[in-house]
Order: sequence, then structure tokens, then C-alpha cells
Amino acid sequence: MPAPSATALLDWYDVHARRLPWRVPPEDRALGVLPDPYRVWLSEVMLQQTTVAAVKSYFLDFLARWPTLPALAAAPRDDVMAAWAGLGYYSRARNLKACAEAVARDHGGRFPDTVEGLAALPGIGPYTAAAIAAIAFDVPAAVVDGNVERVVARLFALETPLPDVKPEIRRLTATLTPQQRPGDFAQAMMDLGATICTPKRPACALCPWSAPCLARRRGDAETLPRRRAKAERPTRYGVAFVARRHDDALLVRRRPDKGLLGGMLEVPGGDWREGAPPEAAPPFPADWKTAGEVEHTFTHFHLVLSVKMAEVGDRPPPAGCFWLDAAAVAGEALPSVMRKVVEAATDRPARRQSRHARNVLAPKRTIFDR
DNA sequence: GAGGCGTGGTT
DNA sequence: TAACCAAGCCT
Repeated sequence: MPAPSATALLDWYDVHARRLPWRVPPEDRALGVLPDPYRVWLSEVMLQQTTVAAVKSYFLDFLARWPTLPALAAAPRDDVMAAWAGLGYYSRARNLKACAEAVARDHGGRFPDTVEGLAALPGIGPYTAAAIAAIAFDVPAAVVDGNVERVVARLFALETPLPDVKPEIRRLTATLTPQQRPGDFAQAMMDLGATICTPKRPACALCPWSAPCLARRRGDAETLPRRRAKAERPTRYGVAFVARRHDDALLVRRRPDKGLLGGMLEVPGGDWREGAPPEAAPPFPADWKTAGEVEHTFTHFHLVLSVKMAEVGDRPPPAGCFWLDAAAVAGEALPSVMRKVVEAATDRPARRQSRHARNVLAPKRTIFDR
């Protein structure tokens, strides 16, 4: 049984590295080229619990709009929130802005090059600090994300369930991490987990570490890592009121900064509660008609919204609300669940206009396509 | 430590 | 198709 070697993985990475917009490929890193820490940080924050496919267009949009850290630090917060709309986990956008300001203010506009310095910044935890240090500065930090957890749990056939086994995985990852090319090694681990050592049906025949992999030898790689059973996801019900002015402007309000969809826009509505659909008072009296139902699944609950719609004349907005011009809807900080609500009520796409590839290459069905 | 926090792709 | 889950962080 050979020990897993960093060299075997790096040799594989030299041939099979994914080409990604935020990445410096291994042949360029071999010449001493390191990526811009700003781009590494931006991509890593966007990639937290988010797929590469979802991140790509957002990363390019952000980079085109705010090419440098000072540019992002100087940007209006609401612009950043609006640009983040649709990507989810909106506290990341708030922390992104706060982090940019902190680096500009406290670090002369340059990211710290140590794990400790990075981890002290908003929105940068143990994973992201290690990833930036390794990828942007070639610090031999142990970079442990969900991919690495899976690879290492299988490599050493770790039976202890997550998250209890995390410290053991971190220790083993540190043992594997080489002093030479730690940035490439970290990216290679994640590429291996994303393309070969996948959650289901891992392609062990193509794996550079198939020989030393204990789980492959036992034949149960697909069952690792173990996880503790997760709690059941409840369903909550609510009402959403879409008031549409004659010029197509929509009545919206901004959610509180903290908590679910913090800082994002929504249409007025009542509380979201488990049990029977609640009665909710409309923002003002009008001829409210039922426009259908919208379903949306959040991390910890499923939501069913009854959508009410009214076409109304010009009038001042109720307290806490404002009229959003029809032309501005696409560029605003509307989370996906609210885009669904607006589409259900208006039979008109409320999607972001900048999602060229998504719209052109893979148009999503709306409830009106059924 | 455990729960809150989005979304869309995959199986 | 409904469940699963993806480069986690914060409190």
C-alpha cells in the first residue's frame, strides 16, 4: 500500500486542471505567476456553498464593474447587493463590502498574506483564509472544503461522521500538503473532488490516488464521508402582494439587514408560518386578485406563497414601501423567491438581464410555460 | 455546537 | 421527481 503523494496529485493536476476565470493555470504558476489576491478572495467568497457554474457569470460581472479592491470598497452598498441578487446567502455580500472596506482602511488596500490576518476579516473563515493564503500567496496552509473532506475521508476510510471527523481531516490534510506548490495542491484537491472523487459514482479508475485509497480498496468509497442525519425541513406558508401601478412600477420594501434575505427587496406580505396559510392584510385596499402560488425551498424550510395582485392608479406608497420603476426591476436586489412572485403576478420576466448565458443557452421555465 | 442562512444543478 | 447537495460563515 503506497502512501498518497502530493506529487502524484500535482502531476494529475498539471494535465487535468480546470480552466476557470479566477485561476492562474499550473503552467503559468510554474513561471512564478500568482493570481491577484482580490480575484482569489472574490471567487472564494462567491464559491462558498455555491457551484462553479453559478458563480462564473457573477464573478465576471463583479470584476468588470469593480476591477480592484479600492473600487469595490468605494461602491455603494446597495449596488453590491443588487449585483449579488440571485446568488444567495446574502450575508456574504454584506461581508464582502465590509471586508473590502476593512482591507482598504486597515491594510493599505492589500490583503494580508497570512492565514491569521485573513481570518480576522469579515466573511473569511477557516476555509477561505487557508484558500487565499495558499492560492494567492503559496502559503502551505491546509485547505479543507467539502471536496477535501470527501477525498480525505475516502483516502483514509474514515468512519467517524461529519462534523466530528473534521479535526482529523484537517490534521491529515496538513500532513499531505507539500511545501512546494501548496496553491496548486489545494486547487488540485478541489478539482479531484469535483471531477473524480464525486459524491456519487466516483471515477476511481481515473483517480491518481486510486492505489493508496483505502475506501476504494474496501469498495465503499461512495458511502463516505458519513454524515449525521439532518433535521426534517418544515413547510411555511405566507401571502405576497404584488401591487402594479399603471406604468408597471411595483410596490416593494427593503428587508431588515440581518436575518433571512437581509438587506434585499421584497413585495409586501405577511409572516411566513407553519400550518395553514395565514390571512394577511394588503398594503392598501384594492381589487386584489389571486395570481397563483409560488414555491421556494430555503436551506432550512420550504415556502409556499399565495400571490395576490392588483392593478392600481398612482398613489403614495404606504409607510416603509416605495415604487420601483419597471425598468429598474431587473437590476435591483430582488432575491430569486421574489422574482418568482413577480413573474407569477405579472406574466413578465423579472430576471436579471445580465444573465446572458443562462437566459440564452438554458432558458428556465416559469410557471407560465407549463 | 448547533442552527440560521439561498439557490440551482444533478440524480 | 424529490431529495440531495456545492470551494462555509456567523452567532
